[in-house]
Amino acid sequence: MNYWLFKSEPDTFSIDDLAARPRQTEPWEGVRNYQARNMLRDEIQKGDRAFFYHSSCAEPGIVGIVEIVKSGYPDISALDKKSIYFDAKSTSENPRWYCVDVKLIKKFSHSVLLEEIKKHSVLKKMLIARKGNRLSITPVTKEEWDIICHAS
DNA sequence: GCCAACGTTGGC
DNA sequence: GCCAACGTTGGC
Repeated sequence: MNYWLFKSEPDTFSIDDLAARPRQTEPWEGVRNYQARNMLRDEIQKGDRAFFYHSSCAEPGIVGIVEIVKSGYPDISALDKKSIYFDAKSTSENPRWYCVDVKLIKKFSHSVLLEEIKKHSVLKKMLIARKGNRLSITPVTKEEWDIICHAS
């Protein structure tokens, strides 16, 4: 089993939005970056777990845990002309973008803020702590995972 | 709202 | 295939 970190802007889709969904499950749509796409399509497996990270907000940080309940499949929002994620270059025969389904496992009672991550001797090496990092999906090591779960 | 960092595009 | 220009991300 592997560990990941999924970024989302809470104004677009927050952990509370996920909690309000039926079965607390939702497709993780709208990833439009090739590096992240490759991870969604090829690496992220059913049963893997991921941190839910809130970005571009007052207190950026890790707010909870999700489980991957369906591995990579074509992101149909790319085919929907009315979607903000529409991409004219993606077709059903040749899908360009992928998503996975995530299910809420736990919302932390205490978020682990980016501020704390940057101060921690081990966690500060995480990609999320690196200036200019824009990748919306990043791998997390078991060590990092355990430290963050313990701190939450 | 600013701006640094980065990915993507397109001319050559 | 290079690289400048441009658009977007995301912390502050």
